[in-house]
Amino acid sequence: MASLKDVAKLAGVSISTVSRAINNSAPLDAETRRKVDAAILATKYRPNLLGKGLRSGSGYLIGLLVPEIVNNTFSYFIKYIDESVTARNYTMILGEEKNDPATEERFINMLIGRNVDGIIFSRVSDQSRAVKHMAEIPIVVFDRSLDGEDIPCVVLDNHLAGIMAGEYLLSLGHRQLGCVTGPMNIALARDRLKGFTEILAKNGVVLEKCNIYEGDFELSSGKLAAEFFLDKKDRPTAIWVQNDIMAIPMMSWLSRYGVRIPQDISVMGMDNNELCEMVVPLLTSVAQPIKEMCEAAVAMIIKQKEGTLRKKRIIFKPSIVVRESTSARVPHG
Amino acid sequence: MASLKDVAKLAGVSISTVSRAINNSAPLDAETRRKVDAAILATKYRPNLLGKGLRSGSGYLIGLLVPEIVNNTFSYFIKYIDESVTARNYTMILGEEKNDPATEERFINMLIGRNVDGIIFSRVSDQSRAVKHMAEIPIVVFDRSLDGEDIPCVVLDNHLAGIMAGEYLLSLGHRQLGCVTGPMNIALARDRLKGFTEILAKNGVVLEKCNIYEGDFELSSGKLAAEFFLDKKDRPTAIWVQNDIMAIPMMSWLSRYGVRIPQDISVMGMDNNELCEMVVPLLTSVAQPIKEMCEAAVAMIIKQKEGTLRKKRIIFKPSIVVRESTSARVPHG
DNA sequence: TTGAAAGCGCTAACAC
DNA sequence: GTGTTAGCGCTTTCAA
Repeated sequence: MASLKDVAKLAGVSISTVSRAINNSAPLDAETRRKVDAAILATKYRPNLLGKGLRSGSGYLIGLLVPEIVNNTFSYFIKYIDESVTARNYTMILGEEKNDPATEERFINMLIGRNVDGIIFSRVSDQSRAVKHMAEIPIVVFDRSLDGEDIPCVVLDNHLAGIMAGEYLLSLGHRQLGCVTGPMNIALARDRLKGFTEILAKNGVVLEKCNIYEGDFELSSGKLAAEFFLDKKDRPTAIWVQNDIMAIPMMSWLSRYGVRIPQDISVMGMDNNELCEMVVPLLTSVAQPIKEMCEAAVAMIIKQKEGTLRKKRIIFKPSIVVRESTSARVPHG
Repeated sequence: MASLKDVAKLAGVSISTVSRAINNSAPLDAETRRKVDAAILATKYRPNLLGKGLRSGSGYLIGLLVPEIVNNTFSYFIKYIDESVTARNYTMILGEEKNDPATEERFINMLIGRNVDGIIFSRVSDQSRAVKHMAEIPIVVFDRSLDGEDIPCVVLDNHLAGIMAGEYLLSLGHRQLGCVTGPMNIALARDRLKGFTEILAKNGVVLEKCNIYEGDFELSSGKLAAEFFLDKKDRPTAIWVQNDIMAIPMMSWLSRYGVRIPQDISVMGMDNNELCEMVVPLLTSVAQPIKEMCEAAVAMIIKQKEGTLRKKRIIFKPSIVVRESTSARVPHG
């Protein structure tokens, strides 16, 4: 590997001149620049990021912690955050939380040891203590708000998502509603349910406790939720499932037992997962602007590093994508 | 951040003594060790991986290049390779190929600039030229074999996968068979088809050209494949789909148009994706030992670094997981 | 406009 | 068993 030294020797200048040429950090004689450029090409010079990072105190690194790697939603976080990080000439380092504080701590220590420039904590669990005492480096909490904390975060307005889902199902004439939620110890699941319940109440509709099933945002919850509703004599005519990953197997399982969707039960999901277009019937879903949210999170890290961060909390709005799994309520006859 | 210097000062010893204590690289007086340990705790010392990497020439880094991040199969590669890399005290850096040679090259240059210890190229496209001239650092080609090249690789016996799928469907009495393949410019898709075709031929069954649909391993191919078969008057009684991600929407789409699975058509997938357990009917699939394959790939990188690599090509065997989407052929009548 | 030199944190060769 | 020192590749201050 060629180093600045090699380039400098070949170009007949000092290493500081080469450094300046590469970083445009000082005016340079045109002829000198030409010689340096030629030498860089000839030696196939590639900057050593370790030397650079050691000297500058910045490893040109941004860490991303996700609860799980194998999960369609988090895959999108990983993809878009990586794209945004790479576009800014930084490198993303991925870590999986696995609900294990020790794993999380090792990951953070490793990042700090690499002079990381900031860490994005996506959907961290409430127990994550790491987030709270890390004044040293810029952090952003992603897709999860920490009430009362003064930590920068990027979130969806999940309360509004619940309202929009409720409003839409009400507009179709449904009055007997059900909901499959995420884990109640996760704030975004509580917020979604709160918005959903409130808009129903405002319209004189009660969301019965017995029509709420608490899932875990994973595939297997969909099957269990279907069994939960199949066991009832008096089923809701429409169910909002707080993510598509649970909604899809729930639909399969309901139809396995003769429930027609949407004729018997309308099903609405959330996330606007690409699978929505691949199942029968096509799944109506609440969409999040994930790409924009990811870019905002990366931008917040950079701004903190530069000391130019103004808004500490960025809130995005959901939208609804109507497909085939929801329809107007058919009155019991 | 505390450095070796800080620890040394507090413990009243030299920095090399501290270094030796941390790395156990030389015998140490018990009393000295005690003092150093206490100082490490007191200063909250964390090793700086940039200093270490710069000095030692090893960044304690392993790169992983995947074609796509949002893809269930590759998510497993990412997860298991990360686990294996982390367990060995290295850090994984993830890159997305996107079928773009320039992106690939930037990724590789960045890794080299960080003194990477090796790169795992998973399922790289045939065009990837990067793989071919990288004698400088250890590499492993994962889930893809490069014929005639002398590059270390970890692969599934995809030819055998085709044979096993064919044997299984034949054993159920099917004689009119179909296949949905991956892109024919990807060797593993060709190998699977070759094995499938050969075992049928060996049993006196011809796989008709008109019953082969070339997909792209993505969700949307499943829908298109279903339409392809629906358009036929004389449909196969069993179809092997070369991955589950295509098989699942294909099943949905076939059933949408009244085709019963498995009564009318048996469907068999590949990858043993967790979705197999979440769809109706449960999907029969060819399974790959992905975790073991990932561990083998990481081990191969380390062995190359240590100069102890013996076997250059590790081949894993698939297995079959029978579920509900396949059944004995019902004779026409 | 350019060069010399210090130092980021670490390891290892050498000396004692 | 321990300390001194050089140097990995880079940026940046200071001088010229």
